[in-house]
Amino acid sequence: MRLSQYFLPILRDDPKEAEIVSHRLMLRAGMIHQASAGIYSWLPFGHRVLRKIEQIVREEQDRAGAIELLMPTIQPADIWRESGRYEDYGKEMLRVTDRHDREMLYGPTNEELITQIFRDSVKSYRDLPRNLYHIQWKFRDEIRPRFGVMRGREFLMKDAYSFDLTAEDARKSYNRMFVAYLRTFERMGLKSIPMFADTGPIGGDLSHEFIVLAETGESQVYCDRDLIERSAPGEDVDYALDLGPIIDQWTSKYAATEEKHDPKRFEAEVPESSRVSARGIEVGHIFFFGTKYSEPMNCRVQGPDGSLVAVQCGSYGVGVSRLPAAIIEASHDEDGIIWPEPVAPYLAVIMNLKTGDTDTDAACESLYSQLSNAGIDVLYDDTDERAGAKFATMDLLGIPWQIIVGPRGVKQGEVEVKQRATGERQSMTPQAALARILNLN
RNA sequence: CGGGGCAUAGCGCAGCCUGGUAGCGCACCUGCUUUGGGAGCAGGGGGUCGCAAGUUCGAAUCUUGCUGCCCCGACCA
Repeated sequence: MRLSQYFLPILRDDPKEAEIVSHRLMLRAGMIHQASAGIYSWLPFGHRVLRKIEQIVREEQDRAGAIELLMPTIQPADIWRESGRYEDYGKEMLRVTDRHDREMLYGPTNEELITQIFRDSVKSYRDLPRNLYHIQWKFRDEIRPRFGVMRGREFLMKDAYSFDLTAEDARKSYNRMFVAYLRTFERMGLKSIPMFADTGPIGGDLSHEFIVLAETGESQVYCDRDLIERSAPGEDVDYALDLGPIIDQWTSKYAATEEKHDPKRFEAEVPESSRVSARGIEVGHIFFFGTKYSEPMNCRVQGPDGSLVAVQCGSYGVGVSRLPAAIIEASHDEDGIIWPEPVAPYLAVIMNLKTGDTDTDAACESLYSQLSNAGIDVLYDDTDERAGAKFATMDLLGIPWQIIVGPRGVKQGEVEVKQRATGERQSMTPQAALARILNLN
């Protein structure tokens, strides 16, 4: 993409409404635009990040055996009456009526809808287990939306729903999502820690929140330092095997959010030097809730013995539209964003320090076409801004690799490659710069 | 929903107290000079002063009502 043809409304000053760093940087970098309180448009630069995150989530869900579908944003009220949640959900649920005065709602979550789909389609235990997920916009009319996309009213969420014959099997489904989440967040360059969590209004008796530590996090969390150093299971993890031992590794050490925190246990189980008390951002939440919806909604299958049994269910959420903000909170400096490569909107940017200079233009064009042809997401800053302004802008945008091309270097057959994260710069030939970027993958 | 605050050009703000028909910086457009860490000079475009009613010869400014947004709290991916 040529910057001169792109749509990237950068703000030089901090908008006054943005309190936390991710919100500020997302607005300044032209990633989002507010439509209303807690409701945002995703501008091209932000949209690319959202798509990359979505894709990582999708790949890891698929790897863990979940199957993608897509449910609507607008749901009929009657299935929520079946589950008993229509009244329970309160004002957080956005209720609407259609032209025939039928009661509808903008879905805050999809347990009812997926349960309806499942019960209408599956009658035999032989079709279990299944895990169905979608990535869809949700709406919760939060009392107070804040922090930009971190606590929006409309938000993009991946939610998966597992269906099993028995609670023991459901535990296995739960474990698969547990491992998938560890991998998902690690792939985005985040350190996430599963914490024993409150099940909240969704209910159930087994639940973990996946927390990313960040100073501006909304939750107070407590954990053993050991957990922070851990890395997720590799790509070769076999979801067909018993994942119990992996789960045990992660759950044997103390980790709890404020609601579930037990100071006495914390002090008893964790040596003082390993006690971490910090702020965290909830990026994922997994639940097992058994027959909470299958029972009232009559979602039953025939078991091997011919009897009808309510299916055992769990649900598994990832806050997709919150993740760009969480990543920025965890990865930025005073100059701007520092994107981890896997989620970066562009892997590299070519900075033409003197457009109009024949040799510089030619060097840039050559690099640009070679990188583009190689399938690299590359931005070409071909604007006629001054060098200083370009440096500041690119540091703000946080693209991992900057290829700096100026007339002085070009005369000596050199360009400069700067890594945004470290600030390290190296002069090299354009061919070497090209190789450097191509060899990243 | 309780408490606090804000609303004037794309962004950040002044003007309001003491009413006289709107201004600054950045951004944007034109020209010249500049050109490796947010350039300089000159010229220029852009605003129903959130909305509505009221007071007044006259309202961004005073009064009342409404709306939107932000911050603190309870709620949440």
